[in-house]
Amino acid sequence: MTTTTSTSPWNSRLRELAKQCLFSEALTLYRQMLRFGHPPNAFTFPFALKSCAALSLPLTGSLLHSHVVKTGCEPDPFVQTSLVSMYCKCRSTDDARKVFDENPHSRKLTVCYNALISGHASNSKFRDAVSLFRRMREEGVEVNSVTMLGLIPGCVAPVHLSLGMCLHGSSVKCGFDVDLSVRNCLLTMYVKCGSIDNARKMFNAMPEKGLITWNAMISGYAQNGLATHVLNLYREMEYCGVCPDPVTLVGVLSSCTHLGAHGVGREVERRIESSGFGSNPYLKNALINMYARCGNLVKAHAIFDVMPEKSLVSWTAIIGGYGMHGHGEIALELFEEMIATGIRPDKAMFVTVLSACSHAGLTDEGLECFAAMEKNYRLQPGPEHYSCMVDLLGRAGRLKEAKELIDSMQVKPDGGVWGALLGACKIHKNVELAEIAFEHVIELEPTNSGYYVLMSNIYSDANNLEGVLKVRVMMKERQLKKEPGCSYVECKGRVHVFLAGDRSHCQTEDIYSILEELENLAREPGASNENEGERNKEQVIGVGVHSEKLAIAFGLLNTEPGTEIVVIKNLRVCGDCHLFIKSISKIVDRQFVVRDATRFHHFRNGICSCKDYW
DNA sequence: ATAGGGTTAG
Repeated sequence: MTTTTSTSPWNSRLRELAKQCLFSEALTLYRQMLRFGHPPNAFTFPFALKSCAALSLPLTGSLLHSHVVKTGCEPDPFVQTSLVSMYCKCRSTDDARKVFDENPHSRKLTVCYNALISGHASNSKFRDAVSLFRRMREEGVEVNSVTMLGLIPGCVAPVHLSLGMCLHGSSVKCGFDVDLSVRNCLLTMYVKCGSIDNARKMFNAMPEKGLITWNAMISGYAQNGLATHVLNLYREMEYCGVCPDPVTLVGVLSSCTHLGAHGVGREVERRIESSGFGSNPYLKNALINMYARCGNLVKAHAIFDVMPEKSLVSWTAIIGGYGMHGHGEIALELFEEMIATGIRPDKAMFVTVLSACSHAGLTDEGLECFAAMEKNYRLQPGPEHYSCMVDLLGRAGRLKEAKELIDSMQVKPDGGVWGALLGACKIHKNVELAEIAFEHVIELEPTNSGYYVLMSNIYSDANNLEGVLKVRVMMKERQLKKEPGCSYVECKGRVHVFLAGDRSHCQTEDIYSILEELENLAREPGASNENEGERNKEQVIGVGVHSEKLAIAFGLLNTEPGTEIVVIKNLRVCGDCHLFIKSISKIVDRQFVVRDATRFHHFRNGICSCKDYW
């Protein structure tokens, strides 16, 4: 390789740009270099190729490859490795493999093997990555911790767990696990393989934790729906004096969304502002979601409105927010608006839109969207879309059509699809069809106790005691227990989890006396139907929180979803929680939502005791 | 002078 003196300053400039991640500028500089007659050399290509890789430009990349060949730089190991890496990052592992195989030099290089292994692992070719790793060891090429860092992230599903554990073992044996990155990587592997306990063990065993360690654990809990664990760990992190970054806060916000923890969410928002992360698009989307799901649609929409770049995820978040609170028309309007701005919806968006239609009873609109999905966007509906459609038709009482839709499905219906039909049969009291749906659903999800309970309630509504008994016996035989339903109420930054039959909350006495007071209120004239017998007695069926106020809703225990329920009157209740009754509620999808205010949590049996979670 | 790696939203 000859170094042209005139090329040298160009190379330095190129290196500077690549170092600062100004990749398109780097490529512009490369083009200028050619135009001014400075031939690229072995010190030029790694930076130019890296820029192609970062921008994922496969065509420019192969053009550069031809320049590499033309200038005779191909044998250079640095250039070879850069080529392999570039092709991998541009998703063409085959081309990377070709470069690798055609150059016997690179086959002796650890770095080149590392690039190829990581490239295969990150392009869902884990098996190939593993066989390359084996070959590397057979050929006596030195394995190092970077090799592990490329290979381990290929374990992305529970089927990879045992292999991942082997990799953990060999990392320890070779001493690679002293590297913090390798430990972080292993921790993430356990999370992705669904082994959250092992992830936590790993976390606890780490004497030195970096920000990424905390983030990996927090996101891990968040992805597995363990929202209260996320909030606990976040507090612990703050206690340890570790400063959160946007990745941390995205995980925390997604858990606030799950819990309806509006107050913690607002605290996180203040933190975002004070840390200068205000323009991070991930955080903005997470905030929109959090506010929308917590019922603060005004705030969610305000954030959405001022976003300079609204991505598909942003639109899905705001549309989903309106949809889940029963504002189907607004959801559809926004959907139209999004289409008009030229954003193409994806499958997840259609799930959101279809469920918005079904929550709001927009049956025809839902049917239209479903048809448009395949016709206009060439998106094959999956079982998740069919469950929305079955729900939509079922709620509208069109059970026959719902059943026909299932029979016409190209993909195999899953438990959710039959479960939606079963739910619709409950609403419309169709025992015969319910039995068919039940048979299918328990074949697909034999351990989901919710469906047994639903079927038992259908029999019970039809006064079919034999049926009730039959289902109860089935549950007993299969040793199924109904997981206790819980509700959460957030107050002053703390989340309280409520379980039935448990009086461990430090304010249990106060809470009971307040509930009793509220129950009495519910029986006041105009608010209840005392004469209609025990089944129709109004009880507390929901509670929700917004700002400092607590909303409590009353309804009939046998109220069917879709019926309006009314919160009786404003009552100020003394006590630490500053209880209020607020607003009008509407039952949406078996959840009770206070309009314009809050996420609602239901109390199935009127009074629940309460467990202090924190 | 140059190459390979770990955490993020619906």
